[in-house]
Parts: sequence; structure tokens; C-alpha cells
Amino acid sequence: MLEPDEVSAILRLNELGWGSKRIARELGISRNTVKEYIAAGGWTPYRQPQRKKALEGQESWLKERLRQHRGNADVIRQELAAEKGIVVCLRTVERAVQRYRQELAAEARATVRFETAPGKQLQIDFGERLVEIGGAKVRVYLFVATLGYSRRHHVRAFRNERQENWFDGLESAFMKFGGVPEEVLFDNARALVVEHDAITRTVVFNDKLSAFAKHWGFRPRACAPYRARTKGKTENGVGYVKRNAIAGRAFPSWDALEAHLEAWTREVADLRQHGTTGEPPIERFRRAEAQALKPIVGRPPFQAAREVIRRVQADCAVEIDGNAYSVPWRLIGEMVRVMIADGLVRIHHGIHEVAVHPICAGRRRRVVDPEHFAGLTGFRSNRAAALAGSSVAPHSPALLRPLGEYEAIVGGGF
DNA sequence: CAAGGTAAAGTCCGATTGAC
DNA sequence: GTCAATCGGACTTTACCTTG
Repeated sequence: MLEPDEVSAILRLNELGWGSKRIARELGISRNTVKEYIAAGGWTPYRQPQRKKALEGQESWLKERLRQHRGNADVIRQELAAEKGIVVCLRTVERAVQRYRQELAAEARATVRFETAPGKQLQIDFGERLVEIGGAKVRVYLFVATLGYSRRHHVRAFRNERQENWFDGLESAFMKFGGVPEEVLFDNARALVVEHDAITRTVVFNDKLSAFAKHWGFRPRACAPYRARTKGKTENGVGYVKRNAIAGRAFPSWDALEAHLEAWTREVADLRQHGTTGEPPIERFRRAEAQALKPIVGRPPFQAAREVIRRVQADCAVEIDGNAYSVPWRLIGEMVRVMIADGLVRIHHGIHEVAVHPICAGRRRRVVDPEHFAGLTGFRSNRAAALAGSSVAPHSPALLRPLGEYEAIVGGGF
């Protein structure tokens, strides 16, 4: 590649009538080169090698995946191979996405700097902690919901991290705040995630949560595990509760713990001068967030579509919300799936629906289908046989109710 | 065509960071 | 604290271009 002034020298000499051979000799370059530049009529910039870029045309795809995978280039490399059949080394992907990193980092900073809009987001976290209750160390699962704008907390204590407790906690938060936010951000939501792909880092919520979210009208979001905990969050809700409300305290009973959490939220957490907002959460909530939440007036609780697993008790029934619902007596001791929806309690054993009852509103009631006791006439003879020392059927029911009650039921039903 | 130049791709390695 | 994942700098190889 010649410099522009060398090329202009060629052209000048050519204009003077010099032959290409002479010019080449004079300038110490090849005749081919002289002829080429004369033909071209001047200096041409060096034509870049037309080497194909391995990731040519993938710019927007890369950008999107980079965002999706929170900056993990190796994941993108794997997806490139799997989805597009483009096999390149990690470094190549690194270089390709590098320019997008800055953009994403700037966005991340921006989302930290700019506060969440009122009513926009509720952040949920479950944390466990040993708490002294009644003199014993008890494992307590703390459910903490924090409104993004006002930073107002709602705290509940549970004995486990089961799905129904997530729902219970959320519903109680909606009740307390008097509304539903646009989205709910789940941190560490093991009980609610069906699929958590470690490679692609995608999260699939289970159907139940989807239904719950639809029922209440919020959008569920999983907090990405990638560095989300440390970046941007100045205060972790559960950590704050653990340090400030629980640490160093002992409680005489579970009820006392719950009462304390409630009072602490009201008298301490709601009133504190928040480090970032510089305002007590309760004031900020009343000023702007309360009216920004979607009202819940007239919405029934989600239990309209609940599902629980129960073991059939020895009295031929399963207990749901303090009431007992009968099932066929042969299922005593078996695990059954109970679906509570549309005013009905539907009980499944395996794939078979074995009982349907209307939901009982009260407490300590028994809802009985006499059919479930059909065949119990053999019960007395079994029992008599057992008493006589003969073999007993494996599922021979050990009924807790007085025999007379069953007889009355069976007699009344037939 | 061979030699040499350029830019992209690939390789290696140390530093950093998060999980434990 | 260790360990592993990840990133980016420095270097090497490869692909494509120009020149002699």
C-alpha cells in the first residue's frame, strides 16, 4: 500500500510522459503497482479485508440476550451454538457484547438512582431465622413485603416457606396496604418457581402463582439472582427485620411474635426516617402510594382457587381451614389433593376425584357425604374379627367417632 | 504465486467477584 | 478463608487483502 504522496508522484510522472517501467524503476516499486494506480487515477484508501465477522448481523439479538442473561457472555455463547449454530470462542462473544455492557450498566445505575414509581412495585422476600419462642429456639420464616416507592413494610411470620404462605403473606399485604401494585418482585422464590434454568437463567413460575397473579391483577417478576442482591439495594427487607425487630428478643409465644411484628411495623418501621427517601415510609405511602395502588374492593380472596395436600384422618375426613370434609373411608391414611375453588372443595386421590363438598364457611364443622361410609357395615365384623385375634385388613379403619354416629349417618343416607 | 500487512478470532492467564 | 465463574488484557493464529 503506497502513501498518497507516492501515488501523486506516479501520476505526475505519468502525465510527463514517463512509462510505467521507468516510473517503477525510479520509485523502486513494482510496475504492476504503477499501472494499477494509473488505472485507478489516484490514491485509493486501503480496502479493508472483507473478512466476515462471526457475529455479523446478530447485534440486536446479542443485546437482547445480554440483557436477559444479565451480562453473562458464556451463556450467550452457548445459545449461539444451540440456536443459531454459530460456534465461536467465549472471547469473541465477550468482544461483541462489550459495547452493550456499558449501556446496560448505565441503565442499571439509572434504575437505582430513579425511585420506583408509586404503586409500581412490591418486593417480596422470605428469610429464615431461629427465634426464641417460649424458651425454645424455633425456626421462623419471615415474610417481608416492601413497597418500592414508600418502602413501607408488611411483615408476617410463618412456620415454613410453603406456597400457601407466600399467597397468605401477599394477600395480607394487599389488605394492609389497601391495594395491589402493578408488579410483585419475588426474591428467592423457590416455592413458586417450576423451572429455574441455571444455564439460561430463565424462570418459569408455577401455574398457581400465575393464577394468583391473574386473580389479583399484578405481574409477577423474579429477581434475577445475578448480583441483584448487592447492587442497588441499600436495604434488604428481611435483613432489616431480622436486625431491628427480632435480634436480641425472645417471645413467650408465637402469637406474641406476631403481635410484636405487627406493632414493630406500625411503630418503628413505618415511622423511621428512611435513609434514601429521607421520609418516614408511612408519610410517603399516604402522600403518594396509597392512591396509586389498584383498589381491592370487591375482590374475593384467592383461596377461591387453592390447592393443598392433606392426609386423610382416621375419622374419614380431611381438615381444611378448620373444617372437616369427608372422603371415602377406604382412603384413611392416604394423601389426597384438595382443590378449593368456586365454592367447592374437590378432593382427588391420584387422578380420581373422590369427593366434592360445598365450602363450609364456619369453623369446626363436619361436612359429610354419607356415601363415603358405604360398606362400613363390614366394619363391625372386621373389628370383631380383630378382637377375636384374626387377621385385620391393612386399611381397616380406626374410627375416632363413636360408632353410633357413623351408624346414624349410614342409616340416614340409605 | 509468495511475502507481507491488517483486523478479527482464538488462546492463555491473572484479577476480581460471588458463593460457600 | 477457599473455590469457581467470569472478565478483559496481551499475545497468537487465521482469513483476507495488497504488493512485488
